[in-house]
Amino acid sequence: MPPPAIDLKTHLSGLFETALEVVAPEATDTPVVLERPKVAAHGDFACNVAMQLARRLKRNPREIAQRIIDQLPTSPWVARAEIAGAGFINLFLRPEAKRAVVQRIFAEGDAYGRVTVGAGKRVQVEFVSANPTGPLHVGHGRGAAYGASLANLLEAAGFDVAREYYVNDAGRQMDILSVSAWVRYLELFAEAVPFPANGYQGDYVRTRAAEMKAVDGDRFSRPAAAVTEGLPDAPEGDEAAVEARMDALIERAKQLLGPDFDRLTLFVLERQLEGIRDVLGRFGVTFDQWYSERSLYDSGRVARALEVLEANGHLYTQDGARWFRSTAFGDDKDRVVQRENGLFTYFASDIAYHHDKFQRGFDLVVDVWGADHHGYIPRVKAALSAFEIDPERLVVPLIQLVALFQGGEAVKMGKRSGSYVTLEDLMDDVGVDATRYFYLARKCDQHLDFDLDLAKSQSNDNPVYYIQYAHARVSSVLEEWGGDRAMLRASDLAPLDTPAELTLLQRITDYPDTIEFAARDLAPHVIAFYLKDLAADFHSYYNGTRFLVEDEAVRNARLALVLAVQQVLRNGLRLLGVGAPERM
RNA sequence: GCGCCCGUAGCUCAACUGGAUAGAGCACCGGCCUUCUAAGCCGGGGGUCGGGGGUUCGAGUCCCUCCGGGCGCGCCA
Repeated sequence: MPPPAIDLKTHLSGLFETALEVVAPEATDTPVVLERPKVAAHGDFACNVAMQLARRLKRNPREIAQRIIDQLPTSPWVARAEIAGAGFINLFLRPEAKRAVVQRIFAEGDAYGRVTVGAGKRVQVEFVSANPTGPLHVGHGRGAAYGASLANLLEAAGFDVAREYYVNDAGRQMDILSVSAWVRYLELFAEAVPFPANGYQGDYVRTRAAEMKAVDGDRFSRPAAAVTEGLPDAPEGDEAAVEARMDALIERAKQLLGPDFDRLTLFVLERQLEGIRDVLGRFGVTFDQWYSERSLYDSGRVARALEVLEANGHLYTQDGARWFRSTAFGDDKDRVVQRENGLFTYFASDIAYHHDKFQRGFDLVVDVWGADHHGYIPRVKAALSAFEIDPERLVVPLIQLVALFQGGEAVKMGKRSGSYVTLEDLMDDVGVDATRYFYLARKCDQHLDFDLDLAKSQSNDNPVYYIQYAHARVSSVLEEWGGDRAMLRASDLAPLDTPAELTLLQRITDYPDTIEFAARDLAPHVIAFYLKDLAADFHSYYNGTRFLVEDEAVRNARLALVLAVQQVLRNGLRLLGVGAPERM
């Protein structure tokens, strides 16, 4: 029997489509969906197309099913087809058809599982995009793990993927960071300026100050009196006064430092981004581009985007501010793009940013955001609509909160108290593989309870080791065997016929479908669950069957199977950014 | 008050976008290491899919309603 030129499922769907042309020529657009039945008695694949057609054809589904079966072309892969239940058509494959996947995996290797749904389409995945004003925390880590794996997944689905980090390096938060670092810097010159109540408190700010001194000496130093003179008081607890004092301090810094304020800001920004890039790199997360918000202003893109909206009558002035009429495109209320004081809002640069994304030619843009930003989606989509860009081309998966648990208790975190756990702490404590797996073992829009004890445990309770162990076990067996792996590619697979073997064959056959489904749903967790199931099938097989037996034909067939299983495990783990160790 | 998300076994979560008997892990009980790694396997108990109504051949999944939890509703980012 020749190996299939196309994959099994495509072949089977084709059989149904041929039959439909005869049975229901007026309804050949009905999609043929093949499912894996939960019960073995229902065959290897089940098709519900007869039931789908019942309504349109106004006929009994079982009768339609029989007519389809009568018209199914004979196939070397199909043993028989039968009607079951309300009108399911159950297909039973010949054993050779089930075994063929092993050869396919050997032929495709690392590329096994790649599908073509995204072929010819460019997609951008923007993720993390944390403010450079502080270290990454465990919430950012989840976005990083999700975005990175999603990008891998989309690539496997055939998309041309660009990974991007949007750097919020403009605006007031950045100014506050600069001023915070500056005050710490002044302390190094014994210029005691009271640290602002809403400044960034972390130790990293002192580090930046020390770096500034090391590089630029006293260049930014000014007398404390000149800095504080005339600043408004900020009584503790009076938030408005605290903010007002900060604004005055920012103004004072710009005034005293002149052009050097920008130099200082860029210096601090550079170091902050370096730290973020470094942590993410160690976490296995990289980007094709770091896109600066600042550059949107410097290049005139913000002004240009707003001009386009203006020219099309989507902007108006009220109460001294400029508004975007987002309600014209389904938003709850109109939104300010330029404040009364002349400053642009964050939304203004975001309009320009998304305008620019689509001008760069992406067919699809994925923004990975924290769930607390969900109210922001309608206005961004409204902006796209105003640019006559189909808002459906922007998809925004929302990442829910992460709560750390240790000893059964929630680990308390508060940004104010500075007691929050950073991504760096987490990955140093738990390890990169376990951290990435735990982040991905849940749907992204589901709250995640991250059990630190479990993630750290090197035990059978820990799912990530469970999967890696399956991979390592295959290596161990092959090493024990000591033969030439390439030789296994030519093994005759006919001896594979036990239930455990057929289960494994079915599982690895489903891998490309799993990729396609997970990619369509933007759901890397599907891969995590799949790998756990595959590992379970393997461990069960391992425990019940000895591979290194005397009978060479049987031995080679079994080794070929587990070698194929190992390939699939490795391919899947790579998508998740989790290592596939040879031994543990 | 309005909008979005969520509610499935004691706990943490799946469920192929409407399919056949709702599945895993943890926890609990009982077995398996002189044989390729026991970070493993095998068996067992455990469910009103938050409640109620509707749509249809068929609903955990879609619609309505109520209950319960989270988040959002700035000329903040």
